[in-house]
Amino acid sequence: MTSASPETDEHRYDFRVIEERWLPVWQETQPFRSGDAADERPTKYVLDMFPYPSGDLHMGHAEAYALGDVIARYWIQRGYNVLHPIGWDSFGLPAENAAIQRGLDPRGWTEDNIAQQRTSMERYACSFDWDRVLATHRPDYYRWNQWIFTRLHERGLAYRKHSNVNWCPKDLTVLANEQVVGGLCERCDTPVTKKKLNQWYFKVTDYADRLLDDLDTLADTWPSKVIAMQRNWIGRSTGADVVFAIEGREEPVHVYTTRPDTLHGATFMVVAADSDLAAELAEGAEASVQDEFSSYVEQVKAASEIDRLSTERPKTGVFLQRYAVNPVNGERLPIWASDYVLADYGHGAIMAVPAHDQRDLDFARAMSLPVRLVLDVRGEDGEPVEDPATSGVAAAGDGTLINSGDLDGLSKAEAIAAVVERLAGDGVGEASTNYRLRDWLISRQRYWGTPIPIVHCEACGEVPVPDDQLPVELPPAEGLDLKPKGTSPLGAATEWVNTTCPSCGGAATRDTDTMDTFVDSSWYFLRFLSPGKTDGPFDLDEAKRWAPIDQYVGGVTHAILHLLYARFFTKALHDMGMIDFEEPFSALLNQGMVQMDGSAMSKSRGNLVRLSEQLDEFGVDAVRLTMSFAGPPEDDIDWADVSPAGSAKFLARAWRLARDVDSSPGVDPATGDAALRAVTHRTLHDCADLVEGFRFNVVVARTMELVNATRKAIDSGAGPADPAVREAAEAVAVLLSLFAPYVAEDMWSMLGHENVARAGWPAVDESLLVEETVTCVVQVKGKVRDRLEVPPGIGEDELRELALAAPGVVRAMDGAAVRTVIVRAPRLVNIVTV
RNA sequence: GCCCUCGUAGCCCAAUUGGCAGAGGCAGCCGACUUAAAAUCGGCUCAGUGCGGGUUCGAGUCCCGCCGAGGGCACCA
Repeated sequence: MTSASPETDEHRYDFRVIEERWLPVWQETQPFRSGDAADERPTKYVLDMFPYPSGDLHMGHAEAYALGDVIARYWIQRGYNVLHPIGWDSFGLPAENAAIQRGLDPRGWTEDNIAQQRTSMERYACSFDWDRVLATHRPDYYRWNQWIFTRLHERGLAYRKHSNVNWCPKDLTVLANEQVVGGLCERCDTPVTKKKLNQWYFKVTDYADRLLDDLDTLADTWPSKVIAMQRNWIGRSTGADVVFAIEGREEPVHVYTTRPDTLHGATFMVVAADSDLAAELAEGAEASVQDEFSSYVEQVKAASEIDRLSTERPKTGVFLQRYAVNPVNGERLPIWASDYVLADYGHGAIMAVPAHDQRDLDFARAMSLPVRLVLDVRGEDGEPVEDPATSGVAAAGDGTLINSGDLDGLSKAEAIAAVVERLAGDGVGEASTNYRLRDWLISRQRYWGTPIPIVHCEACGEVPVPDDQLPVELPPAEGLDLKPKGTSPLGAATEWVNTTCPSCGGAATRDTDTMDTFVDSSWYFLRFLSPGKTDGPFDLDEAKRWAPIDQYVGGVTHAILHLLYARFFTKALHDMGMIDFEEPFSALLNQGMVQMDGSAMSKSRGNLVRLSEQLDEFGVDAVRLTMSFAGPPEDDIDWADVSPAGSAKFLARAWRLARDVDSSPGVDPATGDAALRAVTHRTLHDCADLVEGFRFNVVVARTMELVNATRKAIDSGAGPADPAVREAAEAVAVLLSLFAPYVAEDMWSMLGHENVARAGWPAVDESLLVEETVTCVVQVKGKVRDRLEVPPGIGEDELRELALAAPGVVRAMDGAAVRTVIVRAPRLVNIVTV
């Protein structure tokens, strides 16, 4: 049946009209300012990961911000004082590349993009507090990067060292370990090589234990996947340091092993080919060996990271004609150099136990070195495993010690404890912990980043720029050649580079590297608390009031890099006494990605969906609703599988409810249609829990049900003047305010109110949630044979009697004897017959 | 190779966490309204939960083994 209202232009849903009606109002009233210090409502800090200002928004932004906004708007409706800021992560390579390729000024290019993106964001109508906008490329922001760098430097947490670093031969800049993905540059997919350079690091490894252990406190509120990835990345292992004397060398060599129980099975030692230790040991060898060694090292350095990572790769190495002495049995172990040992893990040297380690076994077999079993390892059949020397498979499992002197017969665990104790007693070893995590390499040889606030002085060395001389501003790009050439473009800014030493006043030069942009994003969430502050990075009282972040929303692509660094900064700032918490993000939601036809969208694939076109065709609300309705937020959305047109249709349907309501605001719904009221209140009640559990797709589905029920009441039930209909329509408007702000506002306005975003979550009347009767399913041997309408409070005994007497049951039992009756009042009875 | 997650109608997804397999949507079909179409409204069809075992009165849900998809890690001693 059709509604009686006329479908004139003014009475038809048109998203363009509605967007034009409300966007200017919101731009004028700025309804999401959150700075009022007198506001006594409880606080919630909801944060979306801030974007790189790419100019326009794309589908990925649209999903992330739609989902984050559901959470922010929900807490506003629940009566919280919600902080929901946005800004720009605006340093980085795209601006620099635009400058190089198109001769544009990175600063102007970036600011233009920000202006354009802001316009798109305002139309997208997220509940952002536009008074708190920040952009990391502006001196009033990066000044505090420099300030924090200086604090870290004072504490020894920022330092410079000469070492082999990951080098991208295309971008001609260094990369952090985290920016090397599968041996390729994360940014341009070029195979990464190594280069020896003097670079700045943050000492993340000092915090390795805390970064690992504190993950436990996030177990309930972070995706377990992210926690697993962080654990894995930190990679803590426990074992022992063992001291090996070296023949002809004063200093012994330490090795780290997780298997001290196999110490008697060590048959050689391997040092990392690219380590200083290898070079020094080689010096003592014959000339021919020295030649062989140096050409080997050349070869290793030339190999790309991707080659090195291949596990198929045969083991290579050079015998250095030197010997180590096994501290437990005095055996002479030949020392080899190889690239399968990493210079920067443990001590850059290992004891090789080929019988029980696959890598060592591969090497031993390649070099014809002895293999000695020291653990009796059994296979699944209970028989000893085949000799690794012939099978080529190391006996990696558990077992009982053999060939190990008086340790024979001990279990692996017992032997580990015994060996560690013995080594410690003899002063030749101790228990030890190691980490996969390395210090964070933060210096970059690029222009568009935060200058490192250090002055190099011949007399005084590295001198931090004093706080009162910060920021060290980037010199103008004009006149500088920004093309990557392996050293920072800032080096060419002669006037900028040449300065005076803050310490002695003599001639000195500025550090010309800039900081990794992950520095910028490691603390921006604190800057949002007081973005205009000029005498510190953030206001300590505001931090007490708002932080840590109650809900962080962003892509799983940042599961390791950004989150780990932000956690490190938070702990460091905590230790400086600036904040009283140690984890920045109390809860984390990772949204999935938006794909098209089964794969990630890209121009080259030709499957790019333009957000602007979707918005023009279906409207902001329909696109946002589609993002929420498509499925669980953490799942990827395939745009080919969803229907923004369907969303638009639903929104029109919801909108017409408000249009058709024919009663005045403020009427008491108590006299209205009871059945509809029950649906309304049940929906509101359930949706609160559903939103808090991030079940947005279900919330939308439940809202659709409420709309359907309300439509039915209007057309063929209580009628448009029934107060329960008004109540239901108002509930729909509030529910939709989380997903579709324009439609919600327009409905709210038609219903005679203002500002739906702050309408408040309607009070749920608990008495309406109680069902008068429930359907009880009666099963016989697990199969449904009858249904009973019973009061919800029915007793077990009564229900059992009713069930046994039900006609369908009697028929199904056919006179069989009852063995057991399972009663789960009031919903189910299961009768088990003999 | 190791670790994690996920397999429910043609499609996207629900299922009170061990209790009627279907809430919502897309697509499809039928009908009402219309001169007709669009829009709107009403209705309908469609799976026994990837496969095989097990536990249980009862399994989409728990356990074991396969198959398939996705993700993470991968010489870290």
